[in-house]
Amino acid sequence: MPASAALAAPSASPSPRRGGPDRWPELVTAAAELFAEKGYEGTSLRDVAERMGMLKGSLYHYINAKSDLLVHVLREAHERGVKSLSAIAAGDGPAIERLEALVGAHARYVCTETVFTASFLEAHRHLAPARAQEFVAAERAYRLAVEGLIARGQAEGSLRADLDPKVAALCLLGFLNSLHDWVSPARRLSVRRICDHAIAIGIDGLRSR
Amino acid sequence: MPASAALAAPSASPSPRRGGPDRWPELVTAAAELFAEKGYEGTSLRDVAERMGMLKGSLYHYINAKSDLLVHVLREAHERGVKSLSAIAAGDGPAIERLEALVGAHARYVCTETVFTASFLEAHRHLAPARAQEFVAAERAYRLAVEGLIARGQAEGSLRADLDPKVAALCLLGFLNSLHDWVSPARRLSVRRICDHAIAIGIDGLRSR
DNA sequence: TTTCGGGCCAAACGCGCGTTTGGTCGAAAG
DNA sequence: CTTTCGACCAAACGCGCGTTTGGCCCGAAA
Repeated sequence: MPASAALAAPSASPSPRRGGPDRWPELVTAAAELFAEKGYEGTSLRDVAERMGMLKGSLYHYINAKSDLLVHVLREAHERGVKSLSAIAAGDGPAIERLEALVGAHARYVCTETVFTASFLEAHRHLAPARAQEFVAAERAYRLAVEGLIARGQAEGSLRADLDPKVAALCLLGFLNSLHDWVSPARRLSVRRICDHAIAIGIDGLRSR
Repeated sequence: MPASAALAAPSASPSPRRGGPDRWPELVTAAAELFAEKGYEGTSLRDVAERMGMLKGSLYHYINAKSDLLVHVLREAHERGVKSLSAIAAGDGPAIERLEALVGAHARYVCTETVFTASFLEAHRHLAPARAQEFVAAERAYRLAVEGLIARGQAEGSLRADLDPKVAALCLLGFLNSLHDWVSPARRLSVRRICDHAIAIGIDGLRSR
């Protein structure tokens, strides 16, 4: 993946030949946290550098531009979440059971990895189309998987057939992602309980009667 | 409302004594459109002025600060939508019927008034807490109304009783607002059909069996 | 012991932002 | 006809941003 390698950490991650600090993972985490707190545009490189205990100019030994941080945060988010979710969607067994597992896992991810989820929503706006393409494609593939799962559930008779699979998938994923807007402040609710509600509302609305 | 009057247009709206242009409504609309397109921080006053056919400094005859534009856009959004929605929630009749009407109206609003809906989501981040309070309170009141409607539906036996009304209300409203993220680009779908899906997924997941 | 280079500092750069100031012009008011 | 005043122009302000440059320091390599 040449395009990806060009974006990697200039020397830390690919060649940690010496036992140096290699604070690259720390950088991505710090950026993710700040992006989640204050948004991408609301976060200055001075903020990031301050959290790392260095000056903003020093960050350019790890990145070539601020947007590199966003790209790597999104990669991390994708690595942690979307991959395992896609695996569930691509599994076998009755479609409705896979869909139920998928909704639960997706809800759990959004409620748990709140920091990395946050960047996904506003990412497309702040990334040049060429750099966003990578994530748009992944998101689209995931959506198509859910769409196929819904269509299969309809064919199996477990899901109501009067809904358009595409629209239903968009509704379902939009709903699951919207959990992020209110779960983190209201931490009194257990993640388990939120997932139960998500499955109830998300799945039972699709189920045939 | 003294605090509100202090934020009103300095002289155009409250005292159009002469038959001047009075481009205040045009300004709010232009700001709303740009905020929806590029976000609040992504929109510069130069952008707004350009759409009005004037220079950015001239805007200060209508506003005292950029954030005034956001406040007035949010007021307009509230005026157009939340008021009528709250009226539906406060009506009479079976709770489930009111809830169904509410979901349909909310979905229709989000799909139709896309420009004004957009600012609501990112507003709290860019507004000082004191200025956001007005909208946070309105949003909270609306949420509580939905919450009460769900609780009443449970008491009437039309809605399943194993869900927490508060969590269910948060899920439902989050879902409805999330429609905004994808309805505008995919304009091929009729608003009517999207509302049908929203009601199906949003309501039928709550309905008792 | 010298060399080398990664990791960071210190200082500056240009730019666009929100905001301010003072002035111009034309139409309504007297 | 003169005055008044709102609507807008023209130009500048300070600031913080992302980014660049040059150099220092110190541990590992030779």
